[in-house]
Formats: sequence, C-alpha cells, structure tokens
Amino acid sequence: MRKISESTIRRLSLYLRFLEHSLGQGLTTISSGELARRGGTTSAQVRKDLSFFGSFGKRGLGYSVPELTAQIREILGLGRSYRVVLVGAGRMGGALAQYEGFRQRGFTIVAIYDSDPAKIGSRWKGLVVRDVNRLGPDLKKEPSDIAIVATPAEAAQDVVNALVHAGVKAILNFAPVTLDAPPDVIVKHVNMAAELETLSYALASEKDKTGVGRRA
Amino acid sequence: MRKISESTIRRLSLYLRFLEHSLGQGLTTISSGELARRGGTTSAQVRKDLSFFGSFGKRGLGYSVPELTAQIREILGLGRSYRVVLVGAGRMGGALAQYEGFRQRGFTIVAIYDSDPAKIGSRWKGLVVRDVNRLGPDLKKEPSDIAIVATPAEAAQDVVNALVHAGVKAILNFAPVTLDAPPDVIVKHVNMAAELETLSYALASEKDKTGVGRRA
DNA sequence: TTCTGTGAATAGGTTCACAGCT
DNA sequence: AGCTGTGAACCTATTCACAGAA
Repeated sequence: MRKISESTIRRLSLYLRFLEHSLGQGLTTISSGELARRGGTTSAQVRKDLSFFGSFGKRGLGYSVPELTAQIREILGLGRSYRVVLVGAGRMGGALAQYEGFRQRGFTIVAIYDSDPAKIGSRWKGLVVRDVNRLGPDLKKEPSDIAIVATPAEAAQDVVNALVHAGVKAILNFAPVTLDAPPDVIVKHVNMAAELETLSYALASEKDKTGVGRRA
Repeated sequence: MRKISESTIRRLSLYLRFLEHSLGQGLTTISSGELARRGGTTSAQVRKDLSFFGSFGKRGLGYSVPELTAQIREILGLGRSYRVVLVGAGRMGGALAQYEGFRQRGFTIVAIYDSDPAKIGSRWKGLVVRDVNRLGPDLKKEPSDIAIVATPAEAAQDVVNALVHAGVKAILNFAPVTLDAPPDVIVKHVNMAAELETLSYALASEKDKTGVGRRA
C-alpha cells in the first residue's frame, strides 16, 4: 500500500471522533462537507483522505455513518484492543492512566511502573505501581505492543532500551528528550512545552505587525 | 515577515531545548549538524529553519550557543513571561498545573478554574481552585494572553466563549472537541487519543506487509 | 441535482549543492 | 578545510475542477 501521510491519519482520527458522535445521535448518513466542517478542513480533503483507502461513499448521497465508522476504525487498527504499559507514575502518568479517551478507543493500561520506592506498591485506580526493574520479566510473560513513557528526561532512554529489548513496538513519549530506538520501533513524541511555544510565537509575531492591528 | 510553517516553529522549540542543555554543559559553539542529530533532522533543515529569521552563525565555525539560545528564545516569543489560566481541575488539569516544563519556559499558571463545587476552594500547589463563573471578572482585573482548557468535551465551547469574550488571545485545548473561535484567537488542539492512534495505525499497517518482515 | 472519487494543477516544505566567509 | 546561508530542484500535500453514480 502507498505511504500515507501522518496528517491524513490524524484527520481520520478526527473524523472518527465526529462519526462516533453522529452515530450516537442516530444519524445514518453524512457528507464530506459536514465531516470537513467539524474536522476543520475542506470536503475535498476529506474525500482525498478516504480515497487512499477505498471508496466508502455513495455519489449524490454521502457516507453511511455506521459503515464509515467501522471502516475508519479498521484503517486505524482499532479493530482490536491494545495492552499498554505506562512507565512513570508522576503527575502526568497519573493523568494518562485515568484518561478515559484511551480506554474508549481500545487502549487499556495494563500496568504502571516507577523507580521510586515510595510509589512502588501504591494502588492507582485498580493497578498497583510496580518496580520498573520488573518491566522486562513482566513483558516477557505478558507482552504489550505499546508503551507510554512519562518519566523524567534522565530516565527515559534507559526505559526505552528496556522496552525495546522486551519487544515493545510502539512508544508514546512524554519525556522532554529525543530518544534513540531501532527503526522498527515507532517512537512518537508529545511535547507540551512546544505546543505552548507555538502559541507564544503566534502571539509574538502578531504583535510584530506594528500598526496593522484591528484597532488602528 | 514571510509566513513560517508550524513545523519550523516546532523544530526551533526542539533546537532550543538542546541548546539550553548544551549551555548548561558550558559548550560555546555548535554546528547545524549537531543540532540536527539531536533534533532528528538534517543540517540543511536546521540552517533553513534559522535562515527564515536571520543569519546567526559563523561560516566555518558554527553557532554561538548562548547567542543562538537567546535568538531562538526571542523568535519564539519567550523573551517575556506569560500568565496562563487553566480551566478544568481534573486529572489532566492537575498534571498540567504542576508541569515543570511550562514554568521553565516562562509560562506561569496564575489561576485554576472548575465548575464542580466539590473542587472549588481546594488548594492545588499554592493555587485555590476558583469558580469558573469568576473567569470573566477575574480576567478583566488581571488579563491573560493564554488559557489552557482541560474540561470535559461538553463544557469546552462555553469556556472558550467566555475566554474569548474576556480577551484571551491563545488557547491550548485538551478537550476532545473541535472548538469555534474568532480568527484572531489562536486555538491549538492536543489530542492524546490521536497520538496513540497514529501508533496503532502504524502497527496495523506494518502487519499488513505480510511476509515482508525481518524474520522471513 | 447532489455529492463522491480522482486526475491535474497548485502550493508548500524539504533536500541538494555550491558560493562565500572564517 | 570547515561550516553557514540560500537559490534551485525535488518531493509531498492540498486544492481545484469535473466526470460519473445515485
């Protein structure tokens, strides 16, 4: 299959969110224009995105909501559920562990790890925080495809090494460091500070347009 | 000034992170190649990114670490500090309120709001959770440029309306909904589920390459 | 007529390659 | 020689525009 851009995948995820909403409201049919409006794009973009994977609509009519929902779920690999291990039982780890959006999409946090003896053994929403040293052995017994790393920067690379060694194939990283991993392991970075910085950049460059503001 | 792509801004943020690290280690000079290695790009990309804003390097030598650090800070609008209000005192709000990365870059959470009477009045790392109804009046007294929305989906649009009305110019949204705002207000979405879904997509499409795996 | 599906055109972002300082 | 700065070439993504099915 032809290589699909990440932007397309992200948009599919957005369409899916809106489709599920529409499904809940009992809508049976939806147009690319409607999907575009809620996804912040254009109808052509929606149709192009979908066309990479097949022809799911009916000309003159639009898309069947239940069908398209199922199709996008399948495309995104959400046809099955995923066991996810979470490393780092700090504030961010805690928020992620309880984030409902994950479970709703079939991502189940099956274990939480930390290196802090004060945290190990404590209970978190039904899960006991385990010693990070058990990561390898545990994964050998019960493999996971996906891991979330929410440790401090210093610890992250060691954790990733352990995860890779234990056969984890995809990692979502919240630690503020660039991580090395073999090419067959997918590492995705989430960088909160960078998100805020795109805002401060936008604010700052707005202000640079001296005298071009709305208020004269 | 010419329009700069968001990818460039994100990369600048990454370069800055590494520059600050290098600065702490007492390095005085750095090449585009080195920055590229740590930022996961190419040296040409680094030079191009910087060239949109000026000529900061010395040919044959590289970039002065302290100078380039200062320049990128300035470009990203980090020359000043920002007052940030946070709406939504749930798990995610809690994690964000305490996230050190924000403060380090000059983003200070000055107030937290929620609508849950059980949460209002409780103290969070020195900040008392306030009633979301006070958002407007409070911002009139003490304006903020940036807000973080970490409420449930249903509440988010109302909160955004209040923020816009109170003059907030940039919003970082963690709620799983697309939000409407006037064009002079910048809204950035962070979609955790979508991040995980790019991973599940990658895992699923890997597997589709039947028989093309490393193990024959 | 309405709305999809898709080649063709356009715009945008990345990489190349080399001239020019140090 | 080493490394930056940048136009030109290349590649990728988005938008256009229209043929074709319902």
